[in-house]
Parts: sequence; structure tokens; C-alpha cells
Amino acid sequence: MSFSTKGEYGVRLMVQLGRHFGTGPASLAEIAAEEDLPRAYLEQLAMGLRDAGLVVSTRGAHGGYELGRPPSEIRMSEVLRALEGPIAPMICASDDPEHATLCDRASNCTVNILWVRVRDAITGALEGMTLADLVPLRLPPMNLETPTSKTLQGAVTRS
Amino acid sequence: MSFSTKGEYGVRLMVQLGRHFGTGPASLAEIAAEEDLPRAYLEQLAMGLRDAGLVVSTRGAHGGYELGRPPSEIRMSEVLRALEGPIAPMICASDDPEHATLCDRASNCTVNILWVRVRDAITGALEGMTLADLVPLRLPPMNLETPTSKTLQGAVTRS
DNA sequence: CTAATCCCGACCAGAAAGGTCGGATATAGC
DNA sequence: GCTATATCCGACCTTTCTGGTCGGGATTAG
Repeated sequence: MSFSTKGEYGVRLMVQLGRHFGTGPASLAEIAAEEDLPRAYLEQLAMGLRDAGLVVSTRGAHGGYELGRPPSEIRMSEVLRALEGPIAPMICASDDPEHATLCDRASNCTVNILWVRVRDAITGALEGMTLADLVPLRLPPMNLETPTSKTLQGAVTRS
Repeated sequence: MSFSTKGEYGVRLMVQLGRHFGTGPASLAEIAAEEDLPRAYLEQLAMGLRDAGLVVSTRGAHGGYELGRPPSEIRMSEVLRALEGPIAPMICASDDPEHATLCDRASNCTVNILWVRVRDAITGALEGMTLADLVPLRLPPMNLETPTSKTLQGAVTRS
């Protein structure tokens, strides 16, 4: 029982974008360095997030990705769905009606309610959290784009 | 995000054993036929359940498996753990302290609380259900081992 | 003795997952 | 326009996992 590392990496990517929120697009190269993740792989994840409308991309030099909405308005359920597809602990209990593969044995299948309850528990937990809950608080509101924050970035994050 | 079919098959196996509860051991051949699952594969799952003490095996002719306890005393969390291992939506959020692989980035890892909450939601749901909730109510006590069920067996099971 | 049954390790094939590569396209700054 | 920096995106590769089989051994009821 687990999420894929796609989910893990994707969430970490989103958290980083949350930290950069309001400061213009952040390039994947930047974030890959900060989180120590393979850049080429992040591309795949970012595209999924973009297609879901969670992030906005800017191409070309000085381009990158930024959140489409403030962190507090991005539910983690949306993020996980964009990354991993419908939330479904079992094929017969998907929260996406499209993919709701009714088990052939639907009639005498009493097991289904188990998976449905588990699914609802998961979506409930995910629905109750926003990206803002995961983004470490930004330092007290000084001028947001301080040069110091930039200088710091380079220094840290090298594992 | 999903359980493996190991979990699915295993739960179905347990439900069948629940139906047979109190009527002596049921052979895997029998159950494989009833649920239309590969017998050889069920063996693997049954052994895991046995090692966890959830079922008791009887070897030799007329042997088979039966529940170690009444269905109402078997929490689904136990069943799933026996089948799939510790409940951990992410490596850094296992409910088994042994396998709690602290992420190297533990200090600046704010994401962890997400997985922990999800995990707790799942275990909560699982803890709140017993096998009895999944076993279809038995018909009013007639003679339980009807001959018709036996005649059926022979016909099936050869893939 | 025989048939039924669990026990259990070895093995296997296909799918999925994680990840790489390279080139196309777009854009900011000179 | 040229160049450096980005996203974009399909093709590809490699390793792991998973669902599943096989075959033989140990046990036991009849």
C-alpha cells in the first residue's frame, strides 16, 4: 500500500514552487538542485501538473514554472490526482467515475465497501490539506524579494 | 495510489474463510473455485496469513484453512498488514517503526506530515472494520455442508 | 497404501516504474 | 539576428516488482 515516488517527487516539486510563490517563474534546473532530484524526470511531473492547471509554465530564457493559484487554494487531493491519477486503493473503488471498473462479481461482492471506506478516508485527509500547510513559513513579511534570500539559495541544499 | 491485488485476493480469501467459519477447515481448491482465483497463488497468501496467526492450517486429507478467531475479532488492518506488510503510503511514514526509513532530509522535510496524516486516515478506516463487516450474513442455520456444493467443485478449477 | 492437502523454494514472463536522451520550439537580452 | 536558457515531448532504456507456475516433499484420513 503506497503512493509512487512520482507522488513524492511531485509533492516536493510543488512545495518548492510554493516557496517561490510570487517571485516569478522558477526553472526546473533550480528546483532539481534544491531538492536533489533528476531534472529530466521533474519535467514529466511538471507537465502533468501543468495539464491539470496547477502550475503555469513560461517558456524560453528566464522561464520556468509557477503556481497557478496561491498555495492555500491548492488542495493536496488535486495535486496527488494530477500526479498519480484517480485515487483508488482498488480498481473497483476509484473516485473517478470514468475509471470505475465495476468488478464482474459486483453482485456478491461484499468486499467493495472496504475499499470505498479506505478511499474516502484518504481523500478526506488529502482534501483537508492545502499546499500552504506544507510550505515552510516564509520569514516575517520583510520585502519579499530580498537579495539575501537569493544568496542563501546557492549556499544551502547541496546534500 | 493503490493496494496490490495481493491485498484484494487475500481479503477475498479471508471473506470465504469467514463464510466457512465454524464448519472445519476449508481447502484452497474449494475456495479457489468459489472465488475463481488461481489456487497455487492463494497458497502464498494463505501462508502469510498463517504466519500472522490469522488463520490455522490443517495438513493432510480433509485439511485446509480456517480462521484463528471469529470474524468479528479480526480487524482488517491486521489482514492487510499480514498480506502487504506495514501500512505506509510513503517510505518515510510507515506504521512499522522497524521500517521507518527516516528520509535523509528529515530536518527540512515538511512533506512528511502529509503522508503521516494519510497513513493515519487509512489505518483508522481499516482499524474500524472487522472481517465480520464483510462476510455476508449466513442464512438461518440449515444444514451447512450441502452435497450440492461438493458436486460443483469437480467441474471447475482446471484453468 | 492412496488420495488429498498443506508446505515451500525455484523459477519465469510481462508490466510497470524510474529515469535518460536528444532534438524541437520559444523567448529574453544583447 | 544570435545566443543562452527554458520548456516541450516523444523515444528509449533498464531494473524491479508482481502475479503466477511448477514440482516435489511432508502429513494425515480413510
